[in-house]
Amino acid sequence: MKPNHLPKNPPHDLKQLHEQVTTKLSQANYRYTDNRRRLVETLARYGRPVTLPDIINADPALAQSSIYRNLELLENIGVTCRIAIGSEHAHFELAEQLVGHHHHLICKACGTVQDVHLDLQIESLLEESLAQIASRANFSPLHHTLDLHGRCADCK
Amino acid sequence: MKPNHLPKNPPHDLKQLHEQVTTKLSQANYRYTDNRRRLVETLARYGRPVTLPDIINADPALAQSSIYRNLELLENIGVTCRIAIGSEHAHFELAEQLVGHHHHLICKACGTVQDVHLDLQIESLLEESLAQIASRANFSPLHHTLDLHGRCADCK
DNA sequence: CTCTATTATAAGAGTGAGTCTCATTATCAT
DNA sequence: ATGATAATGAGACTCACTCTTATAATAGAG
Repeated sequence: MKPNHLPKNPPHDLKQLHEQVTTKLSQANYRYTDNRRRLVETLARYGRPVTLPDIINADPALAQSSIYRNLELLENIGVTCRIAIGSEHAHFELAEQLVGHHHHLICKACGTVQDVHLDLQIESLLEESLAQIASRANFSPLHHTLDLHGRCADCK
Repeated sequence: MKPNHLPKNPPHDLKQLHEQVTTKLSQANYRYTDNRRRLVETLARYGRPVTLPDIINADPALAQSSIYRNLELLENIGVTCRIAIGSEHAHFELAEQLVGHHHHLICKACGTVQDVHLDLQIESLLEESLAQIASRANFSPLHHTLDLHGRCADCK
């Protein structure tokens, strides 16, 4: 899975992001509507996994049902990704295909999630080791998630 | 965090498990009731994270509300652990304090979760690297989770 | 052994994140 | 333009999980 290792887009690179999303949407015969543009842009601006209330908070004109529908659609074409934190709300962010492979710092107190990158050397050692484990268990690996739980700077 | 690295209890070691749980419960001034015994034993027998339906399936006499209540109580005293997979149901298993630190293979198709152990050497490299990342972000780490997503032997 | 205070249980009502429905609106192809 | 298709959004609905409350079990005092 090469795309996982692309560097993360800098946040100012919205134009390129929109181009990539446009391509993916049109390949799947979907339209890049204003709603979807704003949703993608909101996720890009946050630059970390956020909940539905976060999204509505950033762009109150978006309707809850539309956001959920579009997040699912965008997830299916590899633009968006839903992650299950312990929180009552699911978290959503741009897919690793677009922003690069990364991991999360999850604050047990406030629930905020922050993106971090692991040293490339350890990342590849890890992948090797996981591949071994998978083959031993006759398991076809697709991707891994590595989260660090604790307390963020603001909460300690 | 020494306890994370204790070896996993073999499944036949129910007696010792019950002793440990008894201690933890009495230290917190709780009783080790029949309900709680059976819940702990069910989790031990599965030996992997399971959902509430799984638990009821294994022991239909247990009441849903009691299971949830006891799982929360047991989690608070470090006997049990709730994990958020993408699934509609939460998963529960015995805490790492009791069964040792481990990771998960998560099947995207059937949702089954399987425990696996990472090579100790890589595990400690990983912890070092995570500690570095945490200190750089002024984050107080408590524990990490590492899951491999893919398709299990039965589903591919 | 009682008795009493405390803890645990379980049925079912309640909550709320997320999904589905459907009538309306926007967009594309011709 | 116009008909066909795709997208939207308000609100009804679902269902995992939590809360309430009346009952049952247990521990400890006397």
